[in-house]
Amino acid sequence: MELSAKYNPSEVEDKWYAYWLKNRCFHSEPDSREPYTVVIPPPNVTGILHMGHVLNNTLNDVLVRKARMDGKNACWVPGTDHASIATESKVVARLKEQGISKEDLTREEFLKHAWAWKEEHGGIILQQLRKLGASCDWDRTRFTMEPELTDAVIATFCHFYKKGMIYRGVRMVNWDPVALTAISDDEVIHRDTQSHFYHLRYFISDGNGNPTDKFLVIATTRPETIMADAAICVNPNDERHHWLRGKKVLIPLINREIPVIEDDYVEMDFGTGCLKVTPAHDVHDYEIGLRHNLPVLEIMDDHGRLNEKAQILVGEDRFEARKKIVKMLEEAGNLVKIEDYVSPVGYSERTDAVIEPKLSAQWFLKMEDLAKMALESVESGKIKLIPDKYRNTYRHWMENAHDWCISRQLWWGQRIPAYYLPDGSIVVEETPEAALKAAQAIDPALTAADLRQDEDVLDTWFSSWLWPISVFDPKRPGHPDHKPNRDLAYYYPTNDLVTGPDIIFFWVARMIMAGNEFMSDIPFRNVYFTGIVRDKLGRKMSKTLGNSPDPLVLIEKYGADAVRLGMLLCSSAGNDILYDESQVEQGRNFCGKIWNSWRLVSGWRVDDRAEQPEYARLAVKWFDNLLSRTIETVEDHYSKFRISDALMAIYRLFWDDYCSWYLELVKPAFGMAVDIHTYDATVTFFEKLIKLIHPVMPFITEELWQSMAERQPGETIMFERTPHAGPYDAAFLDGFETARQIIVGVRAIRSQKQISPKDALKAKVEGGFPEELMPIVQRSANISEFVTEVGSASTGFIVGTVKVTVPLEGFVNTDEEKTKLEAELAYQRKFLAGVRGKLGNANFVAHAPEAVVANERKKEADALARIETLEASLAALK
RNA sequence: GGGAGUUUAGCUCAGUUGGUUUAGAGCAUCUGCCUUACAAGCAGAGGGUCGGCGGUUCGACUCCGUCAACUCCCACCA
Repeated sequence: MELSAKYNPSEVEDKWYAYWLKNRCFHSEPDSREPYTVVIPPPNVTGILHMGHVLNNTLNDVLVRKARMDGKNACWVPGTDHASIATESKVVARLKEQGISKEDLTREEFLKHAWAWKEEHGGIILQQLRKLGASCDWDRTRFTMEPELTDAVIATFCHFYKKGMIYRGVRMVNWDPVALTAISDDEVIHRDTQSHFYHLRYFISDGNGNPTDKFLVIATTRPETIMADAAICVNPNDERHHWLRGKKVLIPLINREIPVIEDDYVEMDFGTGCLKVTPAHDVHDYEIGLRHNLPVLEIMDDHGRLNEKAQILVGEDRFEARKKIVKMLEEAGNLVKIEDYVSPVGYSERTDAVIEPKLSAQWFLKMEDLAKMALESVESGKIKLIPDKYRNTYRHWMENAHDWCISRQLWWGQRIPAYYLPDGSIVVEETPEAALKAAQAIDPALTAADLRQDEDVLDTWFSSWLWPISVFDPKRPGHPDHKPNRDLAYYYPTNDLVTGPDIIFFWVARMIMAGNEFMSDIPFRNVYFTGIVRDKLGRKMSKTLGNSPDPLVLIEKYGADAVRLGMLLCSSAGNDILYDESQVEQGRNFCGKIWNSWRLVSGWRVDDRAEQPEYARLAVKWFDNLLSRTIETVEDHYSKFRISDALMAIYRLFWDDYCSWYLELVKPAFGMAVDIHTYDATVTFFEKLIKLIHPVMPFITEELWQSMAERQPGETIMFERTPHAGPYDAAFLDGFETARQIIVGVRAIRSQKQISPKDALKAKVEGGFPEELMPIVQRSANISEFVTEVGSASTGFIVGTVKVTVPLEGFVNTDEEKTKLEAELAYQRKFLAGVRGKLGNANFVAHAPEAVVANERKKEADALARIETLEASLAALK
């Protein structure tokens, strides 16, 4: 088959992906083979492909395709995540564009809009993954909010509730006043923010609610919350404030009387040493309030506006209120001074709103036991984290795990299956019917209308932590007694998980917990953490910076194989990767190299009666050995998840060894035919090479594999076996390496002395060089003959124990040449002195391993030989 | 403030229990080549006192201490 002059990725890629789909090449069913299972980290259902996905899914696909070619039953389960906060906020934003406010809709109406949005935009990302070549089993595509998986989530909640591990508590939560939901600690980003420190004067009460002329000064960044103050707190050891004991002070502007209390929490040297305690609006103040039985007065509504309990500035937004109250305080004479102050402020990860600490009734899952077991799974080595350094991070997190706030004040998600009875008691059941039955056990007169289901939905991670189980058997989570179905029994536990370190606690740790709870087994054996993709200046990719390339545009421009290779080239595990388009260019160039090398070989005219030249026989022998040795190296790299190293070994084997050396050695002269033995070997090598490359570059390798021979319909390189590493002759490879260096050396001399490549040289090679490799040197270095005597003007070099001398009669000699040789001679003498110093050290000879000492002696001999050659060359120049 | 990590060529990184390395690779740079597979290429070359200082050792990129810079995570002082 004739190849086009240039490789055209876009044609090839669509063709072969369609072919793979048509032949169901990605589909897996349990059988007698060993399974290799991975589940995709489910992207947001409404998300679009970004560079992070490209990195992650390329790595995943390489592992899956490699396993498939190793003869395993590979199954990669794809799917998407409903991502409650992200998706809901997108839907709300779109409704807003249409002039619809979420608050005007009923829950059912809103969900109808949300599902419509999901149908419209959902799964785009899965289509985009196909462009990348992802070999997911699309028949198994799952969605975390599909009915079966929703049932699994509900059952899980009931399971933990009945086990007593879920409780409802009033807690200070991080309230997002824009998204109108509580978010977890981990979703809050603290940023240093320029603000002010307001020093406020609180007058001491005379006991009847009237101010005296005595006062204290507190410092606060949030003057708008003073109306919620419950006390002033000082450190009991702070003598400056002892006079305040038992006193009461008046809140400025509203003149409400509050006590002065003492607590160790207050630091004497910070601010004024007096702290206003506002239990409803600050986490620490809340805890102080608990210790001192202080009343909790909430003066802010869900939107962050002051409510009627504030008495003043009712209805004002918190930041507006701050500006206004400062003015009022100033006018009232309570403002002492304002300092500039930089303080850390919590922002919502999703909406970037300033987080408001807020008391709220939430559902919690106890973490203590779950975390202990999850820590064990990693500490014992049952689960390996790659790179290993994440074990420290993991341990630290697991030992300090807080209870998990699992409720979210949203509508998009799994609604909490808790039902409130008129008397305030709660029943938790998987279905409304079961809940009614349970309620009637308490009060037989109750009807369905009397039950009110909790309004909140569950945290998205509360569904994704079941992912490795529920994608195979959604009945199992929540029902540890349910017998695993065939898929779950066969595919679980999965083998590898590829994900980012940012969700080690959100997702990875929790999957381990769910695995322990519902399977009594780990969910995966290895977790491979990718780095974060950054631009070449080291900045995070972000929409606002505009530094994030669109992967689809890149694929269009360079081809999917090039994008995949470019991504992998710079991705050692766990390190952030600095993406640069030049890496993708490198990938494209490699595609071109592969393509052209086959154009060369496929265009050869074959003479099946010609003898195989000796140099070709040697070249074939060499590459065959080298291939085996490299495959061994590559396998070793893969086994340690050193994907970029494996890739680099293959890349260099193909480019440097196969193309630059092997093909150059065996390629016939223009117009000549190649003998059949060499041709067959060359084709076999090529086929093995593209099989090695296939996991990384699936499209071009499929195209070439299909075109190099007649293939049956449905046949694919995907199901070919990884080339096997046979035994190899290391000594022969070393010998060839020496030959290669001689050739390089002769070429260098030719280049330095400006001797045309067409002019054949004479040379003298002596030493431990295997004579049988002479034909290689002769052919490749264009050496006409090997002489026994060299003429008066000559130059040379040493490769290991081999000495090469090249006569230079007739070629230019200059003083420059002399200077160079003298410099080199001086260097070698200095080096020799160093080595001899070492060998003269009795301690070195006594303590160092024999091999090391032998190596030093070899260095000594080499240096001596080099000096000898240099001196001879120098003498010849004179 | 607490914890973890990083620091090796212009850039991105290897360097596997201290000695088979006169510290390697890819990219980039420079020089010479349009040589009939490939200029997205070929043939060469240059470039590093392995962050600083100190210690252990016959020997340190490797181990210890210390300092510095950067990154991430956790907590956060009203």
